[in-house]
Order: sequence, then C-alpha cells, then structure tokens
Amino acid sequence: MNFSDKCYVLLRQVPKGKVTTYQAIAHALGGKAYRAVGTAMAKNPNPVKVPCHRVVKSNAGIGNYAFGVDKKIELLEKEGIAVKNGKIVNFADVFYDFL
DNA sequence: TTGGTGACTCTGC
DNA sequence: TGCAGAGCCACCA
Repeated sequence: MNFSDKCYVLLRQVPKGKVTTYQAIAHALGGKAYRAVGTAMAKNPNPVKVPCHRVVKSNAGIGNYAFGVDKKIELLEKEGIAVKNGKIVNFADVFYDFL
C-alpha cells in the first residue's frame, strides 16, 4: 500500500456531513506531506468510493477539486455542510480528526 | 537517479 | 490581519 492508498483509506473513514483537512491526513500518516496529500487527491482513481470533496484546507478554505470547486461546494452542501465565501461555516463543528 | 511539479502549510513582515 | 515567500514531501518522467 503506497502513500496515496493510505490517504484514500483514511478518507473513507470520514463520515457524511463531516470534513477533514490535508493537514490532518498528513499528520495521521505521520508526516508533513501536505502537498503529497493534495497530489494523491488529484489522482484519486475512484471519486465514488473516495470522498475527496471532504478534504479542505486547514484554514477552512475549500481548496481544489478534480471536477471544479463549484462541484465540490455543491457536494458538501448536499451533505449538510454550509459553505460561505469559499469557506466552511462552523468548521470546528464539522471537522473530523483521525485521532 | 534526479529534478520538476503540485487540490498545501507555516512563518515573518 | 493579510500577503508573499520558503519549505515540505510523494510522485512521475
């Protein structure tokens, strides 16, 4: 299992209605490979099984998404996560940590 | 083997 | 408080 696969496994633990961050995933994998997490998400082979739209920036920003930021926001709002001005509303409430 | 790249983060000003 | 630059790390050619 490579780094990307580990990212995907962690991500699948994030329940619907919650989000996590690139930073949290990197820390859970025992490092500071924030950018590598982003790279892994960008190459996500199966967006259906791996909810990469639930990964946001550590400052509550949306970050990016393979199908566009608008699509990412749409998916998040469908799960009950409010997004305003490109940021997660009540970020602390919906944040999922792997600890 | 190595250098470039990127869906980011952190720190200093 | 906001911005810019440096740093980080895995992946790929």
